[in-house]
Amino acid sequence: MPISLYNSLSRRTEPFTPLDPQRVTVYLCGPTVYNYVHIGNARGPVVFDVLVRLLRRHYPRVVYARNITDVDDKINAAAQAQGVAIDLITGRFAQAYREDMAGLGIAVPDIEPHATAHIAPIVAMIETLIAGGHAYAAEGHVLFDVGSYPAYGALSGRDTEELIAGARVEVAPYKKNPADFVLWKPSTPELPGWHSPWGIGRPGWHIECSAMSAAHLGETIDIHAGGVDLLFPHHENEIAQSTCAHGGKAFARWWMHNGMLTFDGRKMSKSLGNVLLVHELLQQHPPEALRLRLLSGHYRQPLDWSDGAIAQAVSTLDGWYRVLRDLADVELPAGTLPVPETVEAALCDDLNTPQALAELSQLADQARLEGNARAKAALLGGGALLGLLQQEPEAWFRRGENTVDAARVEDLLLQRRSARAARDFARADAIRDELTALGIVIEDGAQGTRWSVLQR
RNA sequence: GGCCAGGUGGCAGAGUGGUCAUGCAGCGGCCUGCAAAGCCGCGUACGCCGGUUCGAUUCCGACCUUGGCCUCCA
Repeated sequence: MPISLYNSLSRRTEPFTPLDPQRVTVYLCGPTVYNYVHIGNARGPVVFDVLVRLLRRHYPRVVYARNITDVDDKINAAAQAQGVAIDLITGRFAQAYREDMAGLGIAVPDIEPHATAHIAPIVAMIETLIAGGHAYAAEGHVLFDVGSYPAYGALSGRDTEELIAGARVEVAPYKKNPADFVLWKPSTPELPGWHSPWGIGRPGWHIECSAMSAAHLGETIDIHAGGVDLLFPHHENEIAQSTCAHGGKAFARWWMHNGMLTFDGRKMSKSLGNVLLVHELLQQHPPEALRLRLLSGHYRQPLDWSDGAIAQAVSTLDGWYRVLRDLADVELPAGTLPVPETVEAALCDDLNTPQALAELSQLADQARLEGNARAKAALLGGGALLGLLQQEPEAWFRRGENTVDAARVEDLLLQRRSARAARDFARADAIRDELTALGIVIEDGAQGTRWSVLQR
């Protein structure tokens, strides 16, 4: 089944064809590690995790890189504010990031390059740009010369003159052109710095991604992904740097951008202060519900975050896991799980995850109705492609069980069973009320009574 | 001001020139000691105004409106 993906560069959905089907390359702009990430930051990683899962089904080898930016002025500021070493900050939050992403069911990328481990290729790339007349040194800085690259602005649909006219920032006096951006900047002794032909300094943000992408994936990659807020200037600058440093070779063949997560109707961002940290949400809600919510809208659309939306996701998962729990004794066929065509077709259509989830609901209905191994495997296989439904149903229903005295629950259920057998329904209902007070929900079924921990 | 996306039933959210999204919630019925779950059934949704068309939520134009980018940002 062919994959079609919307390409921000051409502004249309195109059949996806990798440069080398034996090695499909994907790069996602990762976090700057100076704090915990918020749930908006997790949308791209979740969405493109699904993309990579899909690609892996179609191609024997997919190399997926998601970087860690561990040199940045915000990191420096955080370290100074907290009075600790910079690498303490970056180490701590890079680890927190990995944990948060794992919590959301995101597979570990093949490569997780760190900017500070790529200073040599960054410097080399800057030297190449200077040699090619695309960059210049000025007052300890090295700047990219936007005027040297006529195609600048192709991705974001802007032209250089427009950028100058619309510039809202103060222009540094050493810039030839107001749109020129920093490749390298000087460091003072208390700031992180590396030796370079332009003195001790540190790289600018944009050049890191260009250099790391080239170092691990090659000069031309298949897909470069990130949030739409990075489209300009970050991705525009990456294109300029990489194209100019690689003799005009295309940098990324597909550019994919996920829409913003909104909260209170506005983009969730640290500068607006309306953020919800993944770290905390993972404590407050079933992680899988967070993932489901992030996949419940099309990745290019804005998605609003709210408690109600999370509650809906929890209810949906309740229904699906209920089906799987009822089929707990149905043996799966041997081998890998089949992926239902309907789910795959939805994802092949520019990663239409809402459609894929609708199909998953159909599969759940079928599994409930048919109750056989084939239907169960289809539901699980469809879920697997989306990174959902992979835990034991009992684990889903009894999450948070450590706060519950399971032995006491079982004891009460036994008492209730006796009461019901004696047709003492008043007593039985009293016991159920007692269980409800303990946060336990019960269901009488043909096979006996089940219990679940009440939804958080 | 420039560039770019949206406005779909109570909520979430796809999609399409002409019988159906889907989910959550709700309502009625069946089932159940009662619940829950399940099953059956139920909702005159597509911002506004024009245009094209036999027919538009879907195409075109204007308008209103929300948001994103133009500055660090996923």
